[in-house]
Amino acid sequence: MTYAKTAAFTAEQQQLARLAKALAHPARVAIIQLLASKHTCISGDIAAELPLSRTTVFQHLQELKALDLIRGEIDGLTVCYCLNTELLLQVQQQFTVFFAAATTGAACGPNDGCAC
Amino acid sequence: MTYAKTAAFTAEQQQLARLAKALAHPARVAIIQLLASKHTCISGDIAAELPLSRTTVFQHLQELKALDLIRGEIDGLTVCYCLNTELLLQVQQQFTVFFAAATTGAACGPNDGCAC
DNA sequence: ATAAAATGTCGTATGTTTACGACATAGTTA
DNA sequence: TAACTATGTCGTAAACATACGACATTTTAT
Repeated sequence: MTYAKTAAFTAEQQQLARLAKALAHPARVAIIQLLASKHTCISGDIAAELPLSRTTVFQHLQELKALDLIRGEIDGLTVCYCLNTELLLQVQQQFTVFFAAATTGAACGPNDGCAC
Repeated sequence: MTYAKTAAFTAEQQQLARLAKALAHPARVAIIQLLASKHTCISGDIAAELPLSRTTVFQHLQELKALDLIRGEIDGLTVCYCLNTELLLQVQQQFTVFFAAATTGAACGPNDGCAC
């Protein structure tokens, strides 16, 4: 029982953490950028453009896929991985809301009896 | 050598991943929200409001502090943890840029020879 | 049918994160 | 000074993430 006491946090906190985790590795950031830069993508090509083995890239792709951030449609012998743009917009919205709340109202000043 | 082949990615990808990682645990999201909701905060109080031990909360605080997202000023016997609002605004900006790039230009259509 | 190519799965080694109790340190007050 | 309180540090166990080679599967072409 020494891990993931996530149950005690709010659903929003858990979801934001989950989404942030998806972006918490440079390879996954790179994959999303790569998919955004092209209109169509193949798994093999992705591995070719990253400094990682095909297996590892596949693993990262699966993680993004598990959150539905990307989708892979089988097209004969190859697979077309695409961004889920609608979901990405929703995720962007969630981050926006979080940062908006985090950056307003904070700034503890000298009249708070606080040193910073 | 079986970890963190980060060196091969761009500085932007690495930094975004690093920042995303900071938000990749509900406890850290909760800490930031808590600090934003109050104007002044004490480490002990934070642990009291989270379903985690004081040690574990302290560990999460250290992680946020390592990225300078929060700051802790010693004030006598207690410590005042505060958000680094300026940095948070910069981080927000980085996420905004990333999502803007990710959500535009993608959407591989039927004329791309792609099934999705 | 068979070979080649593309993608997916498994096993596994190693590094990292999370969580917490126990102890150490420092500042406050009686 | 001595007890008390608030933080910080250490060690450690267990879960999770990362990376990759080797093998399996599936699809296309010959």
